[in-house]
Amino acid sequence: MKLYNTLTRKLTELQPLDGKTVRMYSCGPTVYDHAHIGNLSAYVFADTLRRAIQVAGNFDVQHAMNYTDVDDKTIRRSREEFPSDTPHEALQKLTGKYIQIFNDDMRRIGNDVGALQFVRATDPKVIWGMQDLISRLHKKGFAYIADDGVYFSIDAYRKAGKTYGQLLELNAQNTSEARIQNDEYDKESAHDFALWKTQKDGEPAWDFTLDGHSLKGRPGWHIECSVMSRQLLGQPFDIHTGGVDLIFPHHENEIAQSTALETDPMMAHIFAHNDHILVDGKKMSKSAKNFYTLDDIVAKGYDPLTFRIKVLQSHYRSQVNFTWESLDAAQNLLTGLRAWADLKHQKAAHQRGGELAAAYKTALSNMLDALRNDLNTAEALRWLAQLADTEQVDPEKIQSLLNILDRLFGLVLADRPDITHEQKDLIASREAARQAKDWPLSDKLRDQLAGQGISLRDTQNGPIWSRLG
RNA sequence: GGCGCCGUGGCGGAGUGGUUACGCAGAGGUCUGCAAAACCUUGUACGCCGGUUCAAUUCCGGCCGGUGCCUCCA
Repeated sequence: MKLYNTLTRKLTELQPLDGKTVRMYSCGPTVYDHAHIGNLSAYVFADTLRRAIQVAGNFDVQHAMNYTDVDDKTIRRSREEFPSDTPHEALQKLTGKYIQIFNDDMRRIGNDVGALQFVRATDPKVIWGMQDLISRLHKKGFAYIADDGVYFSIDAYRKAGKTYGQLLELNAQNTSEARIQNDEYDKESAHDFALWKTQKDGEPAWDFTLDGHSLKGRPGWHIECSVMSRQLLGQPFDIHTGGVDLIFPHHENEIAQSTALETDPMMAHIFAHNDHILVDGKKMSKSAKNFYTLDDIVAKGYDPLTFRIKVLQSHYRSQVNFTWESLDAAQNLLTGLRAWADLKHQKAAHQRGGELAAAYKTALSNMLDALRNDLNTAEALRWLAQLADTEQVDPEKIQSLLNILDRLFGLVLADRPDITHEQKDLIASREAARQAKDWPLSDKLRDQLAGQGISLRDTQNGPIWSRLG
């Protein structure tokens, strides 16, 4: 299986570093608000990548994701929403609430939450791990204490013969004016970043003593992922995922922290980044009024899995243009796939013999090839759409095929229930009326079924039902 | 200013140096009690200008447009 590696800007063959299990870390949400569809698309990518590695790549996967549950935004919102609580309690309440909402969103868009190991940045073990790493970095001269916290010294890192700029080369020419002129912090160098921030008024804080200084405060953003990934997966691990916005500085800084004290310069073998969603061709922003959450999509009557299809219909490394019209297309495709899956319940649609079974085999093999090719989900979905564009299914083979498709795409096609006996009786009665050429009764029964969300079409083998919408 | 990515038919969106992507929507037809589905047919697609080539949407250069990163945003 090949995957584009931001580190090398090349397609890289995926081989588990330990020979059997692909260890994967996905930068998770900052849990201070509802995730927007851009956030969610990143998690559809991570989820689909894991599925592809397991099913198409045939490797075991250990997949970890963090919740960033302490930072400026979570703290600010927690004080707004829970002003009468202590800072720690308020933070707990806020982040607990949004973790719940996030997990619900994940499930609704078909991401397998159960396949993920989650960890919170404020987990005591993580806090301890961060303090330990900061202490060791400080001891070796990679960190220094300033007025408002502890900073990582990029200069020291470079002097140790290490490369800062593995993902994005930084130099005087491409450093923004704002950054150079930013002397708000007591930093030795413009690119140095905070490992630890000392407490400000009303902020939750953890005790921390470093080199005799009492530095009660909270962790910086980047150190969280360095410690969590290592605690859960070890180092180096195989794949680090995230949105393109995280390439710099977040992932660059993670690499620096994680490798400063190591002889191995590698934090993760492959960094895989998904590009952003555009809405009507524009960057999504609240001020442009093109900013959506999953609830907005559901409120317009779309199935959440429609969004998943929409994301999978394009390549993860290209900008997806989200439009309501394209979501309509995705919804219709989803309805079609479900109607196809429902054919397994209907004798009128069954076709035995090797023809369909062979087609299943070919289509599946094409899908797996597409996914092995840098996760070309658009290509894979094309084969799926073609496969499902039929009135017939092989009753012997369809279920196992649906099971595999669900493992691959998460579109929940495999366990769709049959219609009720009452509905089947209605269909039979209507067919009898139709045979008797009693068109008024026949149409009345058809309308009755339509009222229950069941539409019928008459074929040479008898009526076939499908669910509306 | 620096470093990138992208520009494909009504919409979305793959891909390729010379042959139909695909999905959705549209038009005409066959079929049908009606309907739906199915099937058949159909729409001068590759931002603009040059260059390389027997041949470019596909490679190269320029231009125009979109978009991203360059301090905490997926």
